[in-house]
Amino acid sequence: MKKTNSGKVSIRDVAREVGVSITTVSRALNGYSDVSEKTKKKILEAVQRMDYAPDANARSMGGKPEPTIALLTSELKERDENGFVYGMINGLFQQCSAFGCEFMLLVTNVVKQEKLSFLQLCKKKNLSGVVVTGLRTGDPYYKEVMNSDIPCALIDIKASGKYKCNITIDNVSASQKAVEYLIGLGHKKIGMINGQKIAEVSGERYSGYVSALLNAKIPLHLDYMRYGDFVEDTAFAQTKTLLEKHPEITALFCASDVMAIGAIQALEEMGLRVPEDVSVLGFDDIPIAKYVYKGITTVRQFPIAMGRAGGEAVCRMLNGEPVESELQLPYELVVRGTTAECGR
Amino acid sequence: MKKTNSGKVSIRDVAREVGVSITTVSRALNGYSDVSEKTKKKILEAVQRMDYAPDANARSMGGKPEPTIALLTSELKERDENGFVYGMINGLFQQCSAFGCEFMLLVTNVVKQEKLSFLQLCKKKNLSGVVVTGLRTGDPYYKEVMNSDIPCALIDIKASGKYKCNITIDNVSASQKAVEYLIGLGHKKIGMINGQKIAEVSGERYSGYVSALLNAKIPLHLDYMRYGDFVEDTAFAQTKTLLEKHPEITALFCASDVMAIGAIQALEEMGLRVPEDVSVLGFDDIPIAKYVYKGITTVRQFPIAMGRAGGEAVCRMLNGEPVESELQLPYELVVRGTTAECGR
DNA sequence: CTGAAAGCGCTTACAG
DNA sequence: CTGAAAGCGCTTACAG
Repeated sequence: MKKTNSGKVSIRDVAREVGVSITTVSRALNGYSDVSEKTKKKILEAVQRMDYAPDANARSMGGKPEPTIALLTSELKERDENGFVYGMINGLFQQCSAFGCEFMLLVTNVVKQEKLSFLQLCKKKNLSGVVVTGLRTGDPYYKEVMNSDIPCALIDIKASGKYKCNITIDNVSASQKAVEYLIGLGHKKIGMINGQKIAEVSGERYSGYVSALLNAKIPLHLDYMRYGDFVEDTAFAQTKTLLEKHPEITALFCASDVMAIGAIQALEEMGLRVPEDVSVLGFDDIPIAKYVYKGITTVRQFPIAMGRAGGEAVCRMLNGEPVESELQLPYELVVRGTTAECGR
Repeated sequence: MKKTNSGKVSIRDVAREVGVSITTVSRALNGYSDVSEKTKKKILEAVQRMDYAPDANARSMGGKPEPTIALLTSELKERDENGFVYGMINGLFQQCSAFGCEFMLLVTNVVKQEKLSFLQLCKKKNLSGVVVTGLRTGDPYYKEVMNSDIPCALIDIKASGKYKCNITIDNVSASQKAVEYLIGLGHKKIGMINGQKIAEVSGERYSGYVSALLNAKIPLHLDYMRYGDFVEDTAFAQTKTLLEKHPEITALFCASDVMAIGAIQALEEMGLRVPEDVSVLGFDDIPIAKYVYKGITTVRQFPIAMGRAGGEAVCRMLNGEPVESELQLPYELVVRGTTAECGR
């Protein structure tokens, strides 16, 4: 691969065309005031005529790097069911545009993480900061991120360390509100289909569930909670075994809408009607939530806001502004058709 | 902003640490065979110990650019209803990984396009090729893309020119099949809610609609087609006026599922039952399609495959391999609950 | 207001 | 098997 300059016009070409030095072209393009209007105009014209644009890589090398913030996410799933990935891309992109920095999407997995450390990745890509999502506690990057001095916003990952900020919602109180709503409908035997055991949000959402019960003086039944792993099929199976064993349950709090869908299918297959026999309350408000089964009652999260907040936190850190180690975003209980007064 | 090297370890640091020249470090890292195993090992160890990784920008400058393919898309909408953007990101990403090149997401709009020409953008970002989607015929980039010598795959945009490839499905035959399915159910008075008038696919899908009618010797009624602009609300309104004027219509072919949803709402509001009174057939198979109204009968497209095919086409062009100017991907008629035998 | 020169962190002929 | 040197396309003190 010879370096024939590949026909690409460089700053040198523009300089030659106009008859000035590359220094002058560079300064004109960078908006320095010490270039005469006349030559500036000639340069700008030549730039347009020649379709020239400074190579961002070279600028970066030359000392004018464009700060770039990456969204680092785990392997992309076939479908973005909950719209979280798209939402966060969108939100971070917005924030980057507003702040004048570059956006980059980085997808990782364990194999990649073992090949290239987090720090190496940041150096390679020249990252100023990163918004992290979907990292598992066991992933190599998990610790590396925490131990790094790179400004990071972590979505739904407990943050600690220098330049780290955890973007989340108050999962405990959100779940508590949700379960309180069920209690308010007269339900007392309330089951829970939780996410993966290792996920931090699972612990938090279970805490909210427990609090709501305790506050209402409803005895806690440990066997009422099952792990659906955030997966429709697992939730389906768990719901079946749960309700076979505890047919007295009249309401189900699911830690995600995807699991709520699995749960509802299981209930229907068992001949139980939703919400007449069993109420089901989900979490996330995924795009399809309002369409399924006349609408799932759920706790809405705002993925775009998360992406935006993540970007904002990173920008603040880059500016040396103080950022709290945890940032809680709003959530919202959305009442739809899968919940109703307790009939039993 | 002083250039203090910002604590970043460079190839020089590694060379110093190991006691060799940067030339040797570079060659060891690039897998050249003419480095002794012993020094190579020492270098690799130092690299890990120091968390060094070559700056991609510098590599690019030095003569080893990583080819990068961008997904260029119009302004991101609040929600990716049809999952196309996510799907194409995913597909292109997969293809880039497989081909060993970098992925980049670029979002544009008219204002940006007027500021920076397509060629300038490509030079700035050092793009090897780009997969284009969502560009409107009137956008400044539309012509610039066609006139450029940059390898481009255009999703659902008629391609022409050097290194251009149009990725699409056979919209004519897909629509024809869809309408033939309605005809097979006994429908003869079939309306159509089309996309925007200026969109190329609108013309194609209308052609398929017309062909199906003609082949079945059903007279074409020009007033049976309305433009729903690919928008739910517009489709809603158009469906109302269409069915008020032509209550004899028993089936509706919609050029997108989003419009199908709008249409169904309009029908229900008019007291018409779907599919008993009016059958509705959509297009795309968006993620919610199978959940809404017991499932929308629709024509499935595969956005991931489109992204992948786009990336593949670009890679081929980069390799100097021949690529057809139009690549047609498969589609699939998915029969669900919004269509039924004609009852009138 | 303008230009020659150094430097950014790499890679790669070239010479040994 | 190894290193000194040139060059990639920029930016920015520095000197005029």
